[in-house]
Amino acid sequence: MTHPAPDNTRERLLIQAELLFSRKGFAAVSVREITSAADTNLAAVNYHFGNKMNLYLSVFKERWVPRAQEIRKFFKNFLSGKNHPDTSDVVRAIATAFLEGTMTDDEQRCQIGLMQRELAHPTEAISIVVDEVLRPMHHDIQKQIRPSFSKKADLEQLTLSIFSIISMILYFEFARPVVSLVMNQEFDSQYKSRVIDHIVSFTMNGINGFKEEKTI
Amino acid sequence: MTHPAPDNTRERLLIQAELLFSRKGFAAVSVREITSAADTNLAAVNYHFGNKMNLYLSVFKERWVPRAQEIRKFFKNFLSGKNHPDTSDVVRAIATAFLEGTMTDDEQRCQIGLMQRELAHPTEAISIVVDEVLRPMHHDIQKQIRPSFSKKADLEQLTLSIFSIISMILYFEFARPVVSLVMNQEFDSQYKSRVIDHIVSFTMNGINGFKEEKTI
DNA sequence: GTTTGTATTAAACGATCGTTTGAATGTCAA
DNA sequence: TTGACATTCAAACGATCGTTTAATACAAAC
Repeated sequence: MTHPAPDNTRERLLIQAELLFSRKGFAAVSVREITSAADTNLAAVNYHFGNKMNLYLSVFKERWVPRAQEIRKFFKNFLSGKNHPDTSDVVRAIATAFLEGTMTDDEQRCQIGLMQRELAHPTEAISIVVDEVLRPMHHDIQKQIRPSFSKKADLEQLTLSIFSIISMILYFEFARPVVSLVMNQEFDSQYKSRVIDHIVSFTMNGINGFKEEKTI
Repeated sequence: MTHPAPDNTRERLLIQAELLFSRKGFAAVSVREITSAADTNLAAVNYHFGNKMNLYLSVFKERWVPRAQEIRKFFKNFLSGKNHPDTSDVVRAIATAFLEGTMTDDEQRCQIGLMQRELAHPTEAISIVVDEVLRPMHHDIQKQIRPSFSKKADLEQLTLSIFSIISMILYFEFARPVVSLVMNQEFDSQYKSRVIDHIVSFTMNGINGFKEEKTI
């Protein structure tokens, strides 16, 4: 067989690299740190991925995107039960998919951390983030939420509203240590579900407010 | 005179360091990069600030905090005209102070970029950010906006609402390149004021929604 | 003019960075 | 057993990192 068997080392490298990159960012993580965490040799990164940046991109291609697709799937399944989901259903679906989906807490932090860092300081991976996830999800959400909006002129308002929802989700996850610090409350699962409730209520009111403004 | 004259090199270092740190983060910027941008010698950082981290902290102490205080001042002045500002006034004051205050566009990006990076990856500077700005501003906002809330039980909801406002402001500024990319629209001043309008409307509806929920 | 102290400079320090090398493994097919 | 190939490993590469040093330039004080 010319093709290699499913490679254990390669997988361990991806896992540890993802974790470290999401916590510290690309520049702050060394190859030695990754290979040490993956319990393998220094040269393993260059053997399996060519170089450090390619490892970073592979993390997005082989781990980040698949999980993002699970988030999308969760979002769709969440709404599949209802044939006419209202705005609050959609928003709750988004928030829950991101913050309480099928992922563990560490996986969520990892996923959102990597996304946030790419939004803040784009590398080549930004095209993956935007093309494979942001645009499609934006389209999904738009499609689901649009009935709550009346006029065509509201399209920009709709887009901005979606960004607002995303921003809250990312912020509560990303700035978690500081949010806990300011609110003097630890970020446990119970608190997380309260955050989700808040985002849903806050957003729903916001969007319904727009609707009332236009129709009344 | 024993005290040195107002030091030009020191000031140039602070300015360039602030700019580079806000764009790339602490780890991704080298001392040589800073001293080169400040048009001075490599050893200048260690002479004037001791080491790289101390330069980073000095950026927060000597440039970030003073500008944050100007933002706070702007926020207060914005509301000083009205003796009974309503919710939308307060929210507009926050958004305007952050996004259209007395600072230039570059200064805003700088200021918010540094803050975002500290929220995401706290260093020693996080105590400065929280103690000198986040807590006091949070208190200011709470004081101004509280009349819109009725029961004591809503205090957490109020706090979460403030976080939501901050999150939107930070997101639209921080993820500016991606927002432009997804919305296919450049982030000019006209667009920025539309974003402010959106945040104000969105937030006001959200908070008023809470009020209606509780009182009706 | 000499002294004193600050500021700047070129050069080098050891450490760590990403990457490369070549030999030593292990694993199958022939 | 042999050969071919994939994988791992220790070691080293040149480059760059933050930091230090010693020499120099410069100004004001005496």
